[in-house]
Amino acid sequence: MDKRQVKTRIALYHAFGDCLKEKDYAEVTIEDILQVSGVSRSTFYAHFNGKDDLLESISRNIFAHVFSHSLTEESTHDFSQASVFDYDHLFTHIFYHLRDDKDLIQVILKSSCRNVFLEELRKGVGPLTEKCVKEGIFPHEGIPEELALLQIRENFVTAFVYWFERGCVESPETMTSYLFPNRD
Amino acid sequence: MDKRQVKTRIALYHAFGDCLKEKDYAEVTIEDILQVSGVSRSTFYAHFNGKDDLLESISRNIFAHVFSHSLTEESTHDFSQASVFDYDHLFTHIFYHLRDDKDLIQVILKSSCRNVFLEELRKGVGPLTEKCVKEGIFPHEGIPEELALLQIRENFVTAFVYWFERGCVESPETMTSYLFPNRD
DNA sequence: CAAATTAACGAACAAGGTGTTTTGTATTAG
DNA sequence: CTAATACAAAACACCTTGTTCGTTAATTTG
Repeated sequence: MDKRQVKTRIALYHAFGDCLKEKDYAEVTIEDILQVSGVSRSTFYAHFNGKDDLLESISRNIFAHVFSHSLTEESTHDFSQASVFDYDHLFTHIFYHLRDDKDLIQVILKSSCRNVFLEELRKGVGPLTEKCVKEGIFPHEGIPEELALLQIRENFVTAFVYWFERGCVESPETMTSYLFPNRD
Repeated sequence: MDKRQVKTRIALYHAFGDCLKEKDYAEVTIEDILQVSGVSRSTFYAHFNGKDDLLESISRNIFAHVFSHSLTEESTHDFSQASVFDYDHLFTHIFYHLRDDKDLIQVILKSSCRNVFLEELRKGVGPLTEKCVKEGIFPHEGIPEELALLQIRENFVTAFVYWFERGCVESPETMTSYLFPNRD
């Protein structure tokens, strides 16, 4: 990829975060982002279709590395005998990586674009939690599997929000233990 | 309240739903709502501060009746000996009432304003699920109560979304059973 | 290294939505 | 009945958006 493109994208990503520290997402205009980033209007629209598109790109960028890495671990590892401990390590690993973007994640969670961001998180973690449910890591007697899938995924999202809104005081290991409260 | 005000609000509420059937929330303009409702621009701004304000008003309106009613039941009932069965009846009652607004809820859940709407649901059901947790209806060993509060509430929201996105095929009684899967 | 490709800039532009104001009319509440 | 109040209609300035085009600068390719 062209170095200039990378530079432009990074400038826009940073400017987006900086603007979000000043005012809510709904109040931030593309004008603001252009001024802070120093990118011209025409260049912006050469990269993104608008403010929402930029937001989605940033969100995807945050989660892409974390969960793509977790998927490669899955494929190299033999999960035919998967136990709760394998997923334990995996989720702990994920929490560690997420914490690297602590500052950006925190300002996003405070803003009104929070839910668009969380939707990307669901897309990222969805396949993983689904795998857990299918392998019986999470017991769910009495409710349809389809509903269980949604609830387990949402439990992760809720734990994620809980963690960052309180400054990530718990360790990644502790956060993982919250996901498997019934473990021996 | 002045009859004219009630008429105006109802017209705007209906127009909002109708517009949402045509296109996504983000694409719906105040212009559209005015045209469909027949309400004038100046009157609209006499009632609401903008599109988002109208949305929040509609959302609150949907949940206000349901949960205010559930609160009065709580206050008249002696819950010092609360059992899971009391809440069973209460939640079933809530599901019945929610189903009355099935059509509107379904179009809202399909649109991008879905999360603003769900936020109002959380405000409505929050006190109730909190009460359940405090009274030990939902066991939550191994995780902080603060996190358990969020997760139990989110379990309800997830069940709610699950139900409406699939056309409310389950009975309210069945949906309630999904909230208390570990009951005898 | 040189040429060709590609990206960024900056200015200008039309289009469309927003929120406000004013004046006249009609309905409602007391 | 009368006063208060809600509504309609139209006009308005303002701002943001998204697009276009000619020029300049950087990078990639051979």
